[in-house]
Amino acid sequence: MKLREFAQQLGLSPTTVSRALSGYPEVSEKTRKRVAEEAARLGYRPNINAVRLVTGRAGAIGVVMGRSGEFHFSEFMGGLAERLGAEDIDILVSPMDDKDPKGEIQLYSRLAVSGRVDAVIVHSPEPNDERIALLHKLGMPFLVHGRSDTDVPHAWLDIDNEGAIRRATSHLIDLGHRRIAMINGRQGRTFSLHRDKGYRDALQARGIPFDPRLVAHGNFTDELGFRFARSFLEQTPRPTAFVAGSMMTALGIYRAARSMGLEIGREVSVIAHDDVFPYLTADNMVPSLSATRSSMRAAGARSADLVLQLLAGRPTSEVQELWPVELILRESTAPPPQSK
Amino acid sequence: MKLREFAQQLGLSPTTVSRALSGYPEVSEKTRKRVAEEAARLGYRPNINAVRLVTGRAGAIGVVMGRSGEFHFSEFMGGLAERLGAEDIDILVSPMDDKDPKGEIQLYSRLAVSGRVDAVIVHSPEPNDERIALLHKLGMPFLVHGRSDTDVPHAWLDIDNEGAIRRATSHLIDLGHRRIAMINGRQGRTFSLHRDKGYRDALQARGIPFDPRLVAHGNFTDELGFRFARSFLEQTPRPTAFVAGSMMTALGIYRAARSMGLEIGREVSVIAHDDVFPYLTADNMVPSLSATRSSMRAAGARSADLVLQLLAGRPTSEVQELWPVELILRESTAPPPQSK
DNA sequence: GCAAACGACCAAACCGTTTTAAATTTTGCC
DNA sequence: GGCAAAATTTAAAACGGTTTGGTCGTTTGC
Repeated sequence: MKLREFAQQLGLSPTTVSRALSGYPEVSEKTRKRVAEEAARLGYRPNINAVRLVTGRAGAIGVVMGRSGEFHFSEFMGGLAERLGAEDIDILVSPMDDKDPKGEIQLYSRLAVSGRVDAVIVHSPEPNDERIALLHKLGMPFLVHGRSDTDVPHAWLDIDNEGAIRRATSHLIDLGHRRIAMINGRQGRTFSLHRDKGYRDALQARGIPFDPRLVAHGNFTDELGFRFARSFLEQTPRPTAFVAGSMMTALGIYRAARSMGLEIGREVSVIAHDDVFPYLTADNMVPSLSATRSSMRAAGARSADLVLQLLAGRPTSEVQELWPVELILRESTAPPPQSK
Repeated sequence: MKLREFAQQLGLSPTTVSRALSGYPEVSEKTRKRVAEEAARLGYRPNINAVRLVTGRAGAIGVVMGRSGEFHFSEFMGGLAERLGAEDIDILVSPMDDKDPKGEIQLYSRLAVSGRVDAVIVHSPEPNDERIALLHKLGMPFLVHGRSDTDVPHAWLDIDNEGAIRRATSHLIDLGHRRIAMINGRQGRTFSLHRDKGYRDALQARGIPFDPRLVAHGNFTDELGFRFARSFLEQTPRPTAFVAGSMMTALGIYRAARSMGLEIGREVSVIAHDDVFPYLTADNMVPSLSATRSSMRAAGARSADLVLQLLAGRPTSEVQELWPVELILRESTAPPPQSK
């Protein structure tokens, strides 16, 4: 049913009906109520594409999905969707070819120009991120999940990676560990740099020299966790503790330790960062995994809020949120063997 | 830039330009080329919302995302996006509240009526699925990822769950196992039923009685894998082998066995279904995990193809694809201890 | 040599809303 | 009761494309 027919049935003009439904003030309360009731009864809904054309709003926000193993992606999306569903705003997912860095910029560019979305969410930024510069230049509203060091102003939501890893590392030091290995995320990403800094600062604060041979970077996969942990554990003296970037990495470390006959929580301590997944929980691992924890789903939901605020006109400089991270100690951390 | 201005600059009518860009035949090859070149040079792109309004096509397909731990979701989406990105078709994600079954139908209904999408993908159907009936009734094109037993005609892409589990179970029987436990997916889903059937048929074919105490259903989480495996292993006589529905379930089973001092691949055999994730690979588990394997990402990509075919007018009854499943034997399966 | 068919292009109608500007009705006040 | 101001309602103009139904030469068929 079109607006025209619907209005005719009500004996009103399309204008009034449109206004009544959109909540404009210049329509009497009585008519508004009647219009709303009849709309529900007759099932009238404005054609979304006509609305989009005339208002210039897309009613959607864009998310770019990387190709390589993004298991936290669906949690973030879940949170986003949860909050956005109530607002009648769509989520539009675009794929990104990780292999072609040029393609990424083009993709964002297309997304911004095409008018399909009102705003974009940028993930895993780098300190000087090209995407951020581009979106700013194009005037497309965007929220960064993470942060960037660039001069370009940007709204962001990030967790305190530096503080989380500093505390995790400090805790291991407190327990008596001196050789602490770190398996971090992809090199170059801001969050990896922040974690590196937290790690180094914790060491430095206690006068423990930084050993580059104990640090590795890469995607969050069980395989890399295993390989890196394995190669670290083959060093002499071997590390007595690990700080790991993700749950998958932790799985790999557990395997590596086990494969070398080392008992986690006694001969090797592990702390990982847990984004909180319904399907893989730190508490259930054996031994249960000490972790810095921050819900990816909650971040997604909050990101939706922030994007909405951005679109409502709140200035970019005000939309910046840093979340503290919990440190939850479980069985995988203990004093190193020699100091027991 | 609008079509009008752009056409004027070229000295052509909007009609001709529109046709040239859309590839209609009634425009000379020479002009078409000129139009294409100038469009690229001047950066003209038709306003997508105007196109949507006038054509009535949304240029998007919808995917409904469940709330509970869908770690395969992002892989499927990745495949989908990969293929759809080239077609300039958007993917629209809607959240679903798992707790409210009524809400789900409403959601699909809204999606279909709202005109935001040209087609929908339905996941994890049930034998008599309400969503399928609804979409059929509303005349909204849709593809089911999985299958349904309903009379309602529907296009689908599914993997041969029954065959996969039959072969997995048969293989365990061949190795000498007699008490084989099965940790399946959520009760009521078609794929769970198919897997149950494969399991039972394999047992029956070899005259092994079916024992309901060896079968469990639930979400694919490590926690349920652990709990079920644990309770099965506490039975006497205990099962000597497991068939598991997912990688996460397998992780739980590994943990359970280990926690009881049982060695996987010697005292307990395990075969799981692997949807192929970049971040967690069966080959890298210790011991490496025997698995029935089928790529979720490939299924996503193919689903995109099929939806496109559906939209191009290919009849529903022709769009039905059943994929065979590989069985890959690794270290986690071996003859049971007593028969060694 | 002439009508019919064809190729290349165009003017105008239309898609279904929102919004501007103007018209109409109500209300408030003396 | 009359008049200006306020409160409602409306007609018509966008929004930016696609598509229908021509027009105007040029070929083609016989």
